[in-house]
Amino acid sequence: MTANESMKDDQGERGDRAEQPPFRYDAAMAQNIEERWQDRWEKDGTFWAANVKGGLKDGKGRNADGRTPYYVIDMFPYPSGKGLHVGHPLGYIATDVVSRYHRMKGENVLHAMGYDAFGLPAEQYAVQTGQHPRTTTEQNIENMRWQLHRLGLSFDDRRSFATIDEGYVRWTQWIFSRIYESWYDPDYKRADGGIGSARPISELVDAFRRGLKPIPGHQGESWDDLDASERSRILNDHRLAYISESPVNWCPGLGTVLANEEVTAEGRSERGNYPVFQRELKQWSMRITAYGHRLIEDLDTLDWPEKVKLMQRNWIGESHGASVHFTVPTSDGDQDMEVYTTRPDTLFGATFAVVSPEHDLLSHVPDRWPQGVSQEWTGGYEDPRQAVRAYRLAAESKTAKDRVDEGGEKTGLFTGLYAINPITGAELPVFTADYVLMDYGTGAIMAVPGGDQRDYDFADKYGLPVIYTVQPLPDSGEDLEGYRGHAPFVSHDGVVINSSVERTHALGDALSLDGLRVDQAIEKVTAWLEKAGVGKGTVSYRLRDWLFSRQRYWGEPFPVVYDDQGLPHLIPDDQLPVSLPDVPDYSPKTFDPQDAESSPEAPLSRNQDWVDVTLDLGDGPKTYHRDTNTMPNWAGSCWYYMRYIDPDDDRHLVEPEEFDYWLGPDHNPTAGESGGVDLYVGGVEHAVLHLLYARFWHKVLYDLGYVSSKEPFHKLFNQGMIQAYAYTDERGQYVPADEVEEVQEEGRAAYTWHGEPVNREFGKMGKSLKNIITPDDMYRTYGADTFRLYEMSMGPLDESRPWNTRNVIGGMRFLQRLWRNVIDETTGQVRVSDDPLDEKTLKLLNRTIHDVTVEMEGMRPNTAISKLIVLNNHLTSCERTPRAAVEPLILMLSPVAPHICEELWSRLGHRGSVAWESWPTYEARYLGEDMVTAVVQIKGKVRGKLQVSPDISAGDLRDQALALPAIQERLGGKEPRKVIVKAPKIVSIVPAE
RNA sequence: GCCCCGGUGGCGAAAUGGCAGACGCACCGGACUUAAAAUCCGCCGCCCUUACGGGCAUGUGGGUUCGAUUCCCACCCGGGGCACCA
Repeated sequence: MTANESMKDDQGERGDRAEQPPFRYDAAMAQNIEERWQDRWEKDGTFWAANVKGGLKDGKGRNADGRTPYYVIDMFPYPSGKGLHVGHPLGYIATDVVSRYHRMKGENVLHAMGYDAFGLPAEQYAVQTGQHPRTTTEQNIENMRWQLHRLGLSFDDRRSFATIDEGYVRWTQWIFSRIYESWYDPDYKRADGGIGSARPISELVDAFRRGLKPIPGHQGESWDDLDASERSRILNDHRLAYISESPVNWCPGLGTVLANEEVTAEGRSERGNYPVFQRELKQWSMRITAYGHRLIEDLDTLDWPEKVKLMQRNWIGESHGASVHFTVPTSDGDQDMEVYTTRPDTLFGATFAVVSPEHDLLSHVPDRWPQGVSQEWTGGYEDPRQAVRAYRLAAESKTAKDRVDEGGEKTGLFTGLYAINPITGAELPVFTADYVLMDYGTGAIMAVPGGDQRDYDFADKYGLPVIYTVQPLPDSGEDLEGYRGHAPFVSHDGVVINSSVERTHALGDALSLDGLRVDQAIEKVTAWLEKAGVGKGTVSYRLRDWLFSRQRYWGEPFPVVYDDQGLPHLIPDDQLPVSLPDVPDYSPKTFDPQDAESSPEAPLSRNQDWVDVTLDLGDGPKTYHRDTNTMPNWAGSCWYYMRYIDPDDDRHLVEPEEFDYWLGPDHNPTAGESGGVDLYVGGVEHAVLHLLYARFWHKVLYDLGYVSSKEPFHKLFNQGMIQAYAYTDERGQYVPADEVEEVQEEGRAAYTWHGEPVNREFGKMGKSLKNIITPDDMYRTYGADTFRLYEMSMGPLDESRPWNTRNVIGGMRFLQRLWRNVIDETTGQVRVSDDPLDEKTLKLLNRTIHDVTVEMEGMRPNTAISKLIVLNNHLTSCERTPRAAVEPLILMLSPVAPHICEELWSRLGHRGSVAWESWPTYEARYLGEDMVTAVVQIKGKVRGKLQVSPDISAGDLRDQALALPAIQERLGGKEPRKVIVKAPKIVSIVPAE
């Protein structure tokens, strides 16, 4: 016997059909039934959902009126060239079961599937096969469409589309244009009561023009007197989609820049695992940080796994603190150095300051070292300018991984500058060190070695003083001596000490924090900073703005051109989409993965005829050149979920009335205040990528009034991963899993391949692991219904579990038994009885309907299926199967195994599709039992059982229990100390000592 | 290092304070068959016992409770997330 059950054996058995009854449900019959019903569903439009109006109003005789809308979709797939394995469809089957169940409950179910077709995998596959990405992508979509069709998924196929479709790209670019034309007004009062909103940039221009808002850097000047490039620059600083020249993640191995979310903790690309370097490059970004707070706050309105909410909260990383201004005297005059701290209460303990190697202050370093500075601080450089330049260069060439690899070992150099503490007036030496990051906070910190581990490490290495300004609480059993000399005191649970001055440097008043608890001290000092005008309470985010451009061919072009001054202009909406040009070579220009000095080259720049374009943007025809970047493939997935409402709508992104009907707040009883998709199923790997970006875009569209719901996805469900065994030989090479045999060795399982012992490991399914099993294998050997049934019955949907082909047969047998209960295997005739149900069957049927309904509501198809099997097993024992029981059974099974259920339903004489039948209902009066088993326990152990009426009184049950001979014997004639009765189930006796 | 999730028969699992192991796989036994397959019936956590019955058992140790797989504390193991974020 092989470990992964040999398919060959099975086929052999089935191939020998001479002895088999002619009307047995087997793989061949399953295929026949399945393909027949799939064609019929397609022809009849069985799964068409009904819009409120327009071209998709026709839901095959069932319009939207009076039916509750229910919107259920999967995270749509990349049509990669690799094809599917049995793990991929798990979520699709689950949403299909849910869709079919809700349809049977009478709801108007929108269930559709699209294809996320731009992006690296599609492009890489095209490069490998030497074909145009559009050719390979369209082939892959066709292939995937067929594989999904064969599963019998109940999609409304009129609503399918791919992100590469011209009609879709047009609206993706249109959304970009809206975001580009917006800014975030943090003070705007929204209609929903919240503060802060995206607003058209025209409103900002208007405010500048009318003097309602000071123009940054040009106070008191007139907007119209500024030159075009200055106006463009100022607006760029406000736009939600903007161009910036700042350190970005440059990945030479892939030849493109990447978003933070696409870079691993090791500082490598998530795709391809190449090194990533920080390079100063001119790129597009999206101002997602403006939404940091709302993205955290609105998580509370969502029905999502806590784990994913937590991952988003951590990723956004909202922290509350204060910004504090330090004055830094330089030869160019006094400079302002703003630092961010979550612990302004420790200002008295600051003994130095650190700025990141990219910080502006470094352009003001002096040309010689102060007297008596140690070699350690100067790094041996002649003067501070040299030191700073060298350090900055070194930091640039390091990957994030290199920084972390130094194991927390801090490096840094003195800048020759001193910063003045606004409270104490103390002069703090300013260092530059790469443990301070330019893009968090202000890129500068006050260092408090007495209260921060990193600052302590740095102080320790460079011989800087340590002042403790917080000590443990009196009742903590600790004191400061336990820390002094080897560790900082970092806890918030402490009392402030050593923090008093008679005259503060900035305000002159006395200030003392001594004796306050940390949280009180933070409050007091923050108020002082604000009054003195040297700081204020601030919120910081770990989240960075979203780097939005890529140097790739296979993505959406930006709808942007540049004029002869290099100023950006949007392509007018009526000229969208901007289509991809033909280029001589669409493969990315990649570099030596270690070559940090290389620079990106966009494939779109290779077609000069496309890049140079003559347009009339309102001031006559002029020559412009196009932006040659493309959008990341997250762009297409940011809004596809709303396009299923009408993918052919060429007048709207989404028609507002239809949006309200399908996705608006309160569109159905479970929608919740934030609205959105009723059930969204996909892998947890998108917790902070796709799901965060999509929420961000959705909120911008909400602010601008294009959609009525605050959130895109109300309920999120993460399906588990299907795992598999893989086998390696002595050299560590993978061997084909389906050729491995299981043998018993000293009573334990061992594995061999062609007689050689092999080692078993457990993990993913993958081609390189030689353990792939495809849906096609399953269709061939068992049929789609059995495959669906097995995937739904193998365990809870949200848990990962191993695939085991051997177990699939159980589902097949269940379907065969059901088939046999309805159809005579030798004659092919229906063999059900129309007699009324006997008492036992009636009760079991009602109990089953009740239980299965509860399990379906809770998305637990595994337990629902087990209860259906119990009912079917009971029907098998009946001489002739009663129609009144088997029909509801078929209806309840139909969401999981729709083809066989359609077939049986029609053979039982019904005309319409089982998909539109009503879900069975039970009668409460049949749920009760005549007699139930009551358990008698002594000290929690079962010592006797009683058959009693379910409505027996507690007293009667107690008396009967105590009268049992076995109980009498154990009690030894003594009165029990205590008797707990929970009629009619339990009597629990505590005996006397 | 910090945070989250999980650990139940030979295997996938069920039970979320009340008879641990529903349902399925595998194994074993029986019926049918010349025989096998298929099908149907039965057995199926471990230990002691011919049996009746008893003891042990949900990663380990403790606690709460009449009663704990379920709640609490500590630890072990496995999986995932984050990781110089001031």
